[in-house]
Amino acid sequence: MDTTQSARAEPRWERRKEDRPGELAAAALELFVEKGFAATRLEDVAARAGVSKGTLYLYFDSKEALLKTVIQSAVVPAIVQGEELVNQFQGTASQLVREIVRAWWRLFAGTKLGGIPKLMISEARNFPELAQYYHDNVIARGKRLFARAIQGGVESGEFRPVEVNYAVQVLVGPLLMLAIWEHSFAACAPRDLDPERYLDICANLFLDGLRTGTEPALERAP
Amino acid sequence: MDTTQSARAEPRWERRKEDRPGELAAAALELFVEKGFAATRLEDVAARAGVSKGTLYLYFDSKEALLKTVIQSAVVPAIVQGEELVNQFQGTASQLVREIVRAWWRLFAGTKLGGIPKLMISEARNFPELAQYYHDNVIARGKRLFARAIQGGVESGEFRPVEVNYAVQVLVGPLLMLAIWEHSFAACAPRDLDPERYLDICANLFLDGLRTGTEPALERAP
Amino acid sequence: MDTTQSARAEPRWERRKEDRPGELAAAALELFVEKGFAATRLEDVAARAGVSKGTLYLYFDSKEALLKTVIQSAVVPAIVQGEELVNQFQGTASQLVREIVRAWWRLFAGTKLGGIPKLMISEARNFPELAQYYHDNVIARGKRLFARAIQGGVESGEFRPVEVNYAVQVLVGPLLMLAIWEHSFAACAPRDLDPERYLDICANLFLDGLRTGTEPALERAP
Amino acid sequence: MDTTQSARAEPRWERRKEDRPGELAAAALELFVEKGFAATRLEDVAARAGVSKGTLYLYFDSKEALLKTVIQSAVVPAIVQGEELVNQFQGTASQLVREIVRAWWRLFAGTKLGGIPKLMISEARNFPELAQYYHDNVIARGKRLFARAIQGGVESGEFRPVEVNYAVQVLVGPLLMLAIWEHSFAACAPRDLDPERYLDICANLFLDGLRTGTEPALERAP
DNA sequence: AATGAATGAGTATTCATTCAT
DNA sequence: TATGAATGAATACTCATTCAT
Repeated sequence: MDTTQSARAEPRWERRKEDRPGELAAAALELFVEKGFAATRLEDVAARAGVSKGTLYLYFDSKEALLKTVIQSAVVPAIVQGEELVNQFQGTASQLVREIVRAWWRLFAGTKLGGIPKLMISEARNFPELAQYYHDNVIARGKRLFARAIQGGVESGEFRPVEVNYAVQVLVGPLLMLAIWEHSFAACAPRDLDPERYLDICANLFLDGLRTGTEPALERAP
Repeated sequence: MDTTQSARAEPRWERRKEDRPGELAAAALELFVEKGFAATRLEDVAARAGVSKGTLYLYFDSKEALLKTVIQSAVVPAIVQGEELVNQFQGTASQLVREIVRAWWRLFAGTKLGGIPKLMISEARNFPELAQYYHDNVIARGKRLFARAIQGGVESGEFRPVEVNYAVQVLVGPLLMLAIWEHSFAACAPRDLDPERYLDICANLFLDGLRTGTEPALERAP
Repeated sequence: MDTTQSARAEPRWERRKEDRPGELAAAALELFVEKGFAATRLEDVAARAGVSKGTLYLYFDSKEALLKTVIQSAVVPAIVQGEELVNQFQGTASQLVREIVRAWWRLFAGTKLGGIPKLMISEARNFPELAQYYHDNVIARGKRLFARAIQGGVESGEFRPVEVNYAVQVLVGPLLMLAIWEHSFAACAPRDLDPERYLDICANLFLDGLRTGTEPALERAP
Repeated sequence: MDTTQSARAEPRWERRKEDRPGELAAAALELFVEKGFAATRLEDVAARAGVSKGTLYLYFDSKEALLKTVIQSAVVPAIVQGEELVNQFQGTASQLVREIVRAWWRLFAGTKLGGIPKLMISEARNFPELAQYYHDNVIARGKRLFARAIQGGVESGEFRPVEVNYAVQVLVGPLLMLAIWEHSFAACAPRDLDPERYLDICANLFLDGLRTGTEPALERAP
């Protein structure tokens, strides 16, 4: 009988309702990154997720709650993966630094989460609580990964002694700027750098600067 | 006699045709940096400049025009100063790199213009024309300054051969992140770095990485 | 019991997707006619239609779009009816002229559309496109109806030869002034004319002036 | 000495300051007619009169006072002239009717006052007091002129008996519509009538309809 | 659960009016 | 007198949020 058939007209692999919150969060992230929080209309978020405006409110209490959820749920799994990777790593400090850089791209900046740094930078002062959360759970933990690697290298004699906090920042800056660029000026300026190559060069130059057997450049002349 | 004084009770307003635009632009810049363009209320801009809402429209056609003016008028003078400094510089490539880094802070990032990178990053995709302008007149020109210094060092044998575009980016990334940080997370995270010291370290590590007489680190092992 | 009643306290609003546009357009027409376009507040339009300000924007893009819709949707049906009436008419030219005059009142000027001439006259120069539309689709077509009737009378010998364009204008002028008066000075001046009677007299005097068997009055004496 | 000359550099026929109110009123009239009261900006009025915004307030208390002055000062002189003309007239009733029609054009509708009917129609309901004034001092008096002429013709046997109030309206309607048209649709529709010729035809058709020796057309057939 | 019509507080913008110069 | 900078109330329009369906 075709009764059956018409009842089953919809394909088996239809979007499951359980994914709604995830789909909404994904749409919201995209738009928040692109336009910023204030300039994003919830109607557009809903439309991009293929639902109606009201449906958003079945899953999120408010626009601000949506932002918080988007950030909090997206970001911790990535950092956890990074931490596991470092914990399990066997190898030299240089290798570890390279590994973290690559993982940062593979697991975070090169994925759909890549816009989060731009988003958080833009909105940090408007949502101090969220900024605090992000700082404590992402930034601080992320820096700690790099710091451990560098510290290890210094202790093993692979790197010359450096102030680790500063060094981390010097390494992380170019990485973050890559992620930020992709979600800001990339649209209007033809990219002249290849990301993977750029990441290698970041790591190389940085490691060259740290290598033992070289004397540090003379600091500021009087 | 205070008759005179009370007769001269302070006027309801003053005519300040000359100063108003600058005051308004300064107030707007602060708030745009702090809250972002969309989340900034013109009424707040006016209030911070000590005038009424309507006064804004005597000097700027619209909120968007205000943004454009703020960016365009603030930023070119700084870059021009930077270019002059480089043109007149006498010294080694390393010294020049250090000089540009310091000037970047002194003339730009360390002043009230320091929030502009954050602002432009946040709004680039919402105002592509302005982003293009900023890219062509600030970013590209700024990078060119660094590129000339590095290229000079390579040619004189002071630095080992590098891909200049990439190297510039590696140097500039940590600088920009400093400026961005000041206007985003600095409020919620106790700063653990001293800017001047940080800038020196950036330059040093970078220059150490470029020095001749060292072999570059092995690129990614298989 | 009133439990039921209080449980069913009237809802904060009703969904009336079908009817809203018409109700809003009707309210807008009334107010545009009464106060003119610029002096009409959309909030008042909404209030008169019993909805909130925002609801207007669910159905109309802007105040100007509302005006256009109001005019365009109201006016063409009326003119079409008039055209059908003329096409189907059987009788003398005089009878047809009388019939058109009466229909003009019955279908247009005597209804809620009666304020449109005043409104269009007031706003024609502010909305040239709309004025063009109105001219082409209402004024020109309306005049053509009268022109055909008069031309027919001339050709059949019922009327003496006249310049039809001028004659139409002479007939139409007093009619329009009636409609305009009702929506301008009527409020402040006690009406001393009965509309139906006035229309008859318009037609009679006009037809008397056109009758054959009389010589035209001498044109301007030197 | 050329001191004298340069002191007297300005031409003798320079605009006299005593005319300021008149110049402002003239500019206001033009703009009120063109755009309507609400849509006219006082800044534009001032600009058209060649003065600054503030100067307006030296001569008029408010925008509304400007409107009142414009109407009241412009219109009474014209009607007075019309009344004198009628009082002094020697001739037949038909001649008088023609004379009034021509005078109406010459002294009023064909001058810069020609836009006043449109303006008053548009604003009558927004300014009931002014409308009352206009009605009593212009409309009523103007109609009385025509009424006296027609009444005279009836009494002398030159016209057949008619209801004078209605007849006046029938004559005046086409005239007013001419004036109104010039300030509304004329811009968007190529004029197909010559004003002077049109006025003659108005008078002729009207007088033909009133002539004695003809029987009135049968009123509405059953 | 889902929808989208309806709401109303909020914001950019305009402009009549005031007043320091 | 004359100016035009400054004001602030008014209004078109937007959009997060609610709720009848």
